[in-house]
Amino acid sequence: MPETSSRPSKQSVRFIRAREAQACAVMEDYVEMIGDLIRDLGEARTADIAERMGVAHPTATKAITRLKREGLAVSRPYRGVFLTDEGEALANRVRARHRSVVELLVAVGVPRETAELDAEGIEHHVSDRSLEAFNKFLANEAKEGKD
Amino acid sequence: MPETSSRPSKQSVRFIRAREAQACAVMEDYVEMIGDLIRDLGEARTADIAERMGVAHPTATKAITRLKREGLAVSRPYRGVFLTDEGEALANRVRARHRSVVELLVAVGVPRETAELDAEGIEHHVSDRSLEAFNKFLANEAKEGKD
DNA sequence: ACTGAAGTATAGCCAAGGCTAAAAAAAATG
DNA sequence: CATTTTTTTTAGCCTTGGCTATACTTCAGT
Ligand SMILES: [Mn+2]
Ligand SMILES: [Mn+2]
Ligand SMILES: [Mn+2]
Ligand SMILES: [Mn+2]
Repeated sequence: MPETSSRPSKQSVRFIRAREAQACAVMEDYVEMIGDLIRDLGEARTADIAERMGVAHPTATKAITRLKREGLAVSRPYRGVFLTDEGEALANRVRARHRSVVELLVAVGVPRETAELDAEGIEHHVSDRSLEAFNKFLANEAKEGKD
Repeated sequence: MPETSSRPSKQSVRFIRAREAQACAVMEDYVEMIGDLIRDLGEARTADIAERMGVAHPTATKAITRLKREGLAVSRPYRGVFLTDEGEALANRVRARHRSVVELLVAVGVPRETAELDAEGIEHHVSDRSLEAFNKFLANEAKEGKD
């Protein structure tokens, strides 16, 4: 019997990849948000994180626990949350990608308001290769624009 | 005391919307897939659905149960799965959106291979307004291309 | 018609990510 | 400095969407 093809089908690879990306999405959003709060307010408090993420406080606390477990953040009881170097690096990458996604959407004709909304979910599925293409496209737009 | 602003912040709206979109993602993928299988093979069997989705059989069975609960599919024990009219309509909408997303990515310079992968996650966060913009952009491209 | 293989369903486990309600700590106020 | 208010944590619940192992049907080959 010739090894009845138990290799994953072409399609299944797509879905598996999308699920993996989704699994990182929450982490990415929290890290970016915590970075923003520290920049804007000097510190990231649980209540502010929860409010801006649109979740109840305990939900934010749980997410922060996961962040700490993953080595992206640190905090001591009843004190604010801070990013590790790794967390900071991730936050910066995620923030840059977020901006590129919004700009690309706008560049292809999506109203800015809508772009801001859709980008929040889209960003997590934009691979490095796609991001590279987005940035190239935007750079080109800018050049064309000023002639 | 002046009603201490318990309105959701501007940002939280984005995240809440993204979470809502994500909640539909699995349903959308299954419905599209079942439609494909019926078109390709004449029927959608649990094993094939699972294989193509890249999950274990019981996971597919559970998803199908949810689909039935939502009125998108029907099936009787040990028989294949079929889409309701509503499910069929959703499948068609989702399939069209999926294609537009892939084409847009390709149009802005993403390698086709990569576009196929990224689109699987991106599609679920593309609103009607964005989709409209994508299609307009693609139509324009096509026109420009043939001069 | 039997029987073994293939396909399907069920039971029961897990982690993530939501929630509310209650307890505990910190901060603000008189 | 005592008390009240705010903030944070903890406990405990739920659904989704993964999994494995086991039981049950259906189907095909002899
Ligand atoms: Mn996001
Ligand atoms: Mn973001
Ligand atoms: Mn998809
Ligand atoms: Mn799809």
